[in-house]
Amino acid sequence: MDEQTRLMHSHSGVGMAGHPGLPQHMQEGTGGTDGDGRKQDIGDILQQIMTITDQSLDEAQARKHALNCHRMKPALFNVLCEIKEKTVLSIRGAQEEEPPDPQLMRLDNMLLAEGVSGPEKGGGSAAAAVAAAAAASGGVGVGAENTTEHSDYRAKLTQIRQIYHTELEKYEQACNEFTTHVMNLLREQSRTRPISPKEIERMVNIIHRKFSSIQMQLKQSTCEAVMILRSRFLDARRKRRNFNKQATEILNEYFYSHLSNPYPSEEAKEELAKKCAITVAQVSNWFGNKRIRYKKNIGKFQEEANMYAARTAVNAANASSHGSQANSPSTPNSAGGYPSPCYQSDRRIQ
DNA sequence: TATGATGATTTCCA
DNA sequence: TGGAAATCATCATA
Repeated sequence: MDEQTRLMHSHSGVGMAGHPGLPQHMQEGTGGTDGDGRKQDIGDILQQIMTITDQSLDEAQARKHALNCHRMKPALFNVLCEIKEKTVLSIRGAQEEEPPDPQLMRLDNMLLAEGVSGPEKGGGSAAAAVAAAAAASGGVGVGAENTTEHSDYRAKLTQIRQIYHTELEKYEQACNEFTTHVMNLLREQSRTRPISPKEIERMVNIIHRKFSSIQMQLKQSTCEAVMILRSRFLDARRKRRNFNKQATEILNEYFYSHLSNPYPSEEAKEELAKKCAITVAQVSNWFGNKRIRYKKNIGKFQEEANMYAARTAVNAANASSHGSQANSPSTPNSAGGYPSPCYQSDRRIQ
């Protein structure tokens, strides 16, 4: 007697009719000779499954093989798959319906806005902000420097972008490889235990979620890197550069030549800003700083004041002999000459 | 590396 | 709202 026949005819007596876990269609049509035969088959299989762990390895392997070849096996597997889907999987399935993670959405949005993820758009909003900051600060000789810094920023952002995409690709590749591996494994196993396609799908989803959480960490660290880069390049104080010598001379010249009233009008500020290649705001800052520092320590600035007074006197003499005018920007309040190099404000500074 | 110089920012006031 | 004053942060130099 071959193994299958022996299996089919041994262990009789374990019926499936009325089995609580068995679907109705499997319980119907069990009457009659054919039905009795089926009942006995299923009983045999279940009995063998129950006792398979008590047997030796070789015997168990032989029985496993016999079970695999059993004509009722596909039907029984289908039933078991159905039961699994109706119980365990349906419960888990209900739990797995999760809304999109808001943190992940934030990270995705930020990476998109910064131009790290999505189509390359030349550095994103931060790059634009850096460019704007560069344009706003633009001192003498600083313009080129800002351009360099801007390109530095873009280069570093591109570097971050490349690292991000490389890592992302690696994760996706690993995820796909692992998913394929698990799917093959499950398909292989589905020959020896009931595994439904839904179960495989669920397993794939679990793997994808695990890899998504790793991806989220990658996104988080990328965002942090971008934020650090951004703060480094956007912090104006960090970017502070001294004005060049020529610009400082022009500003000092104006300051000491209008020492009695060192408050340039808007027009004068604009002119000075133009001459020094800095912004009007920077001119205002400079005069604000200069006034307060001069006032605090007139003695210290005495020498500087005398020097500028002498220099401008020479310029004025040259100008008058050539019939031209002094080149310092004029203001409605301009004294037009050099007051004594001490602070004689007729306005707000006392 | 300490220190002074200096450009920028913030807060308050008239 | 512009300016004074205080403060911060970085630069430059000894």
